[in-house]
Amino acid sequence: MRQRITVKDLARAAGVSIGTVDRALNGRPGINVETRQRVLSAAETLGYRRNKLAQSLGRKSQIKIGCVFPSRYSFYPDIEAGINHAAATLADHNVRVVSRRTENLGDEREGMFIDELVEAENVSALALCPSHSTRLNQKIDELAARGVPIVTIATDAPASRRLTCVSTDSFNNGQIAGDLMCGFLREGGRTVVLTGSLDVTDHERKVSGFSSVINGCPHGIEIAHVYETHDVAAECADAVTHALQTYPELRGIYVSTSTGASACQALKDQGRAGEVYLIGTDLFQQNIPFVQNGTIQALIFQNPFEQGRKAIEILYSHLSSDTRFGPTNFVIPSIITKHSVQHFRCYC
Amino acid sequence: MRQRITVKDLARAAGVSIGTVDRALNGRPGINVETRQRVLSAAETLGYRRNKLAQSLGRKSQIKIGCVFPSRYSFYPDIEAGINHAAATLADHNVRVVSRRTENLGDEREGMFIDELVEAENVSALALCPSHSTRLNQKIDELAARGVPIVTIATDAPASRRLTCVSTDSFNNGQIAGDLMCGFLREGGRTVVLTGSLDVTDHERKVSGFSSVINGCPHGIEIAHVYETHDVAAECADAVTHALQTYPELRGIYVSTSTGASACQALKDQGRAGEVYLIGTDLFQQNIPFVQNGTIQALIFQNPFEQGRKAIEILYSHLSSDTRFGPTNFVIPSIITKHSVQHFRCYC
DNA sequence: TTGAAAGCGGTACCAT
DNA sequence: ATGGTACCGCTTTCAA
Repeated sequence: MRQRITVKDLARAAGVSIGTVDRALNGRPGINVETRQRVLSAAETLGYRRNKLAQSLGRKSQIKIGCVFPSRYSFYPDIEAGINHAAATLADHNVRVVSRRTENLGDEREGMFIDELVEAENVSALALCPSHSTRLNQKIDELAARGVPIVTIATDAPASRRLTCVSTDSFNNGQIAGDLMCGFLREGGRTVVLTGSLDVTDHERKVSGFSSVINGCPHGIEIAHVYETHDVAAECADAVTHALQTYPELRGIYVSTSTGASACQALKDQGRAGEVYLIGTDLFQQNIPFVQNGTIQALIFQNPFEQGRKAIEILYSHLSSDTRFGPTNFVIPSIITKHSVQHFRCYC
Repeated sequence: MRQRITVKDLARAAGVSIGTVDRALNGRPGINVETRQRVLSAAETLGYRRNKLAQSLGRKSQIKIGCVFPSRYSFYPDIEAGINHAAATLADHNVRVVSRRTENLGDEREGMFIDELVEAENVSALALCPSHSTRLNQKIDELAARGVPIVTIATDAPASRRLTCVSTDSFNNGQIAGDLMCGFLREGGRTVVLTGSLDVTDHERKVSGFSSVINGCPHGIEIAHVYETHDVAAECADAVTHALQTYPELRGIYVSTSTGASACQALKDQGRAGEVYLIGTDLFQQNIPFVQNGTIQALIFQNPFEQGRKAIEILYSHLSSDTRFGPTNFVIPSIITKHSVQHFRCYC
């Protein structure tokens, strides 16, 4: 029966008190360099591993993590669900998660909410879905300097000093869509792409990933056009309609941003549903029927729930000082088909 | 600052000691029915929620969970990795996982190992990959009667009194493969299926799921033949070769059991790699190259790691008495393509 | 049947 | 710079 090494064992081994062991182990001030070294090497040789449960239980002050994200737009409700799930798991660990919802990605209260969480709520870490890739940089950097770690979710502020970004790999998302389209169009054919705006990094990367695979595909598939639809339903529908009329022989459509029902409806209205391959992105209540009736051949699902969950997990593990992760923290996208869609319930 | 309700609060509210509260809360003997009721209703009204951390930390005796599974065959190493991962996570919770490896699915030491774990190692729960769907029923039922909960992984003993089975939904696996094949063969065409043995429930269900989708597919796809290859590499290769020669116009192959390199190699040897659609099952070091070079169009991955992880998680949550799960506990299969295969590292 | 108290492995504060 | 000790919330003796 393998016995656990505890701080007491270390104290005995190093000939000090457990208070001192604690100082050494956690880099707290007020300890002699040599003493610290002695404790640390004892920990090393004895193979000490901190018990996270005891750590959480013994902590007097509770850890507060703040979150700011949009309330409705796109898949944010699913991110929120993931955050809440993590929060429930961490409740026993004396952690509390406080959230602020903005109306949409452009909401200028974003900065205000951040300040509020830090100043009033006194959170010791933040998870954000930044509405702009650079606008928050200064604020993020300031907070990072003050020792408030920040994780971005889904959207990023890559040039800031945020701890890491949790998201899917956009380019890879496009590649996977390309894999499928390439498989579907063995006989070659024309395709079009619908995206939000090529100025948005995430959108551009997806299109690039898709293009790279399509261009490397041996069956002579062509991308006839890339439509920018600005995430507006009407523009999506128009793009689909336009594509079908301009390229009557069109065989495939890749929708690289949230696939709304409007594009599907347009395809159906033109009598081409189930004939033109439609590969979409992300899952919503609205497009589930279109997956089930075969209008949407496949969806690349970015697992927003998992993204939210992971962000909180990362922040907590960072705060309890056992960090491990790079500058980006990718969540694996899932491919959804007619008979797998039921596994991926979503809240939006 | 929301304060946590603890046993002390309950003790005060019910006018008893915390020892009594513990007896009431955990159904321990030696407590008056009325007292128990008083405590329980106090817990109810105050909204008491047990702190799992404190529970683990306070537990004197460590919980031991035993596992028996094959060592090599198929994806068992990945299941084992998942089990070990869960074990590492639960280490802080004063839980220890003890494993016994059989040589293969037919190993008669399986029963012996189970006895050994229960009698000698004194485990309080078991996770098994039963080698036969009924042969272990009696033993499982006996142990269940003795209060040793058992979870089956990947393979099942459905008629036994096992707590639950963690696996993917075989029929659904086949359906998903069917979705893809149906998408690939828009122009119709002939396909064949390779499976282990139709006598094995799991294999039969996958074939059925695939067939159901193919038959419901509007493009007139035909399943020309179902080969039983008994999970023997040579038989797989022979089946592929035979199929290509018998049905020269063959357009698709669905391999519903672990897709070995042999089938891919046969396809390549016949000069049809990358032309005939090959949809396989599960990921192995050996077939990764074939996914990357386009011989395998897609894999239905049963996430063995997750299955192992989940089984242990379920057993632990059952032992610490907050159970929640049905007779089967499905893990969602993943669809793997050329550009997503790198996300799914495997150990076998 | 019930109560009191000693842990579990840490953290945090107060002495020294 | 160090030691000592009272927690955290629950489990588990041991008395009563």
